[in-house]
Amino acid sequence: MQFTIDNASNRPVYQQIVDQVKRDVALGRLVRDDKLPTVRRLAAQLVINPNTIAKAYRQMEQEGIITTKPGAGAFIALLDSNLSEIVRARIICERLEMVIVEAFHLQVQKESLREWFEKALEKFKFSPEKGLKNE
Amino acid sequence: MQFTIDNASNRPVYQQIVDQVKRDVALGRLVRDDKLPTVRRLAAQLVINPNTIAKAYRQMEQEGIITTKPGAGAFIALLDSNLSEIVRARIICERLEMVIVEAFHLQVQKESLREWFEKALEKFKFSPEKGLKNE
Amino acid sequence: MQFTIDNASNRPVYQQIVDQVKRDVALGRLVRDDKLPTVRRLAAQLVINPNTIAKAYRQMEQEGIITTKPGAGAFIALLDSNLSEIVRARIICERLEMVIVEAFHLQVQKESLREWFEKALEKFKFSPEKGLKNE
Amino acid sequence: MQFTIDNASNRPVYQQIVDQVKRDVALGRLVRDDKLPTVRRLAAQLVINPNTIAKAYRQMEQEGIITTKPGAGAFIALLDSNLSEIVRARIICERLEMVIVEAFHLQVQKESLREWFEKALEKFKFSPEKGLKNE
DNA sequence: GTGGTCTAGACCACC
DNA sequence: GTGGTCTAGACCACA
Repeated sequence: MQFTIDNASNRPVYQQIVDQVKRDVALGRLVRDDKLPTVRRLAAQLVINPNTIAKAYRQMEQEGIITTKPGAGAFIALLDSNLSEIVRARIICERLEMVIVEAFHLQVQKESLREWFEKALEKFKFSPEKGLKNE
Repeated sequence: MQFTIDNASNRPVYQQIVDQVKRDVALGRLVRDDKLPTVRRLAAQLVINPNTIAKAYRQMEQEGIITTKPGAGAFIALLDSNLSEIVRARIICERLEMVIVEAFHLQVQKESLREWFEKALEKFKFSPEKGLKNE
Repeated sequence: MQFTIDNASNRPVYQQIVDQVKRDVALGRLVRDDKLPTVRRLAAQLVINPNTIAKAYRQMEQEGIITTKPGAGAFIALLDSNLSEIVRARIICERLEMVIVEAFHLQVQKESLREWFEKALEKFKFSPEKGLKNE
Repeated sequence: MQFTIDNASNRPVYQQIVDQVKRDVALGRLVRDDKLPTVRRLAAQLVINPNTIAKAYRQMEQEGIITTKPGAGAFIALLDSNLSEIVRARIICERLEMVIVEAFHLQVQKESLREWFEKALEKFKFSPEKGLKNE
C-alpha cells in the first residue's frame, strides 16, 4: 500500500491516511485480513510524527475498518456497519446534496454531474446487490 | 430565510450559515438580488456574535455567492464561477468519490446510491443545459 | 522576512501583510515551502493583534499563496491559479487601465510610463515563457 | 456621459463615479469645460442617494479633476498636477508593481502582460511628449 | 444603520 | 506550540 500525504491540503494528515485506507478498501486493493504497516514504520516512511499515524489507526479501529491485535499489527476488518438503514441513508443523502449544491455553484451542468457520478461509481467494488435481479 | 445552527456539529457556525445560503440558492429559494438579513439582525436572531456572521458573509463574498455593500447590506449575486473547467471537475469528482467511498463503508448498495443521487439531483434548480438535446 | 506596517495607510493592516508576502514571492525572495513566521510571533514583532495576522494568513490561503497547517505553521505554496484564463485577463487588464488613467491625470508622459513599467517588470522573477522562442 | 454602477463590485459607488469620469477624461471623451450632470439629476438617473453623488463630486474637485461653480454646475478642469515629479513617479511605480505582482500570482506570462499594457496604453489620449522627437 | 477592521482574550483540533 | 473558531466590544467608511 502506497500512502501519499499532500501537505498543501487543508485536510489533517491523520485524516488523509484514513481516507486512503478507506478508498483502497472500496477499490478492492485492500481486502479483509490484509496487514497494514506498523505505526513506527509508516511514520518513518512518511516522515511524520508517529502520534499522527497512531491517531489515524485509532480512528479507523473506531470506525470498524481495521482491527489492531497488540503485538501483531493492524489488519483490515470485515465490513459491518452497525448503523440503522435510516441513519445511513440520512448521512449519505446529506453528503450527496452538499456535493450537488457545490456543483451547482460551480455551474456544473446536471449532465456532467451525472456522468462523473457514474464514472466514479464504476471505480469501486460494490458487492453484488442482495435481492436485486441484476447489477 | 430561516437559519438553524447546530452547536453540536463539528462544522463551524459560520460554515453552517454559508452552507444554508448556498443550499437555498441551489433550491431556488433565494435568487439574484435577494437581500440577506443584516449582520446584526441575524446575529441577534441566532444568538451568535456578529463577527461570526460577518465571517460567513465575507466567505460567501469571496466565493462569489453574495455581494456586500457597506451601508446597503448583503445581496445574492449573479452566479458566475471564476474557476477553470478543469479545477471545477477535479473538485466535484473528488468529492463525489469521497461520498461513494463513505457509502461503500456504510454498506450502501450501488442501486440505493444511484436512486438517492437522482432524487437529490431533482431537488435543485439547475439551469437548462446549454447545447444538449435532452435534459 | 522583514515586515513593515504603515498605520497611516488606508490599506488595512492585514492587507499590507498579504501585499508584502505576495511581493516577496514575486521577487523570488520567498520560494515554495518557505516557512512564514508563526501568527503569534509575527503579532508580537509587529505589535499587532494575532487575529489580524491570522486574517492575513487566511486570506493568503484562500488565494492559494500559502498553505497553513495547524500544529505545523504556514508555508509558501506552489503557485497554481485556479482562475480561468478569461477572468485572469480581465482582472489584470482592468487594473492596468486604472493605473494608466491615474498616470494620465498625474500628467505622466507615456514614455515615462513605459519605462517604469519595463523597469518594474524586470524586478520580478517570472518563469520562462512556455512555447515562446525568445524571452 | 453615460454612467454605469456595478452593484456587484466592492468598489464604493462614489468611487466608481470618480473612476468613470477620470477614465473618460483620459479617453478624450470629456474635455476641459465640459459640463457634468447636476448632482440631483445624476442621482435620479442612477437611482442613488444624492449624498453619494455629492461625495464623488467633492472628491473630484479635491483631486483637481473638476471645478464646481455654485449655481452653474460642475465642469471638467484643466489638468494640472501640483505633485512633484518624484512623488508622481513613486505613486505610479508602486501601483505598477502591485499590478505586476498580482499578474505574477495569477501566472500571467510576462509577454501577455506587456501586450496588455501596450494595448491599454493605446486607448488613452496622452498629450504629445514634450522634448521627445517621436511618439 | 450597513458592513469592515481591529483589539483582547478564551477554547479547541492538530502535530 | 501551531493555526482556527468564537465572543465581546470599539471605531470607521459607506449610503
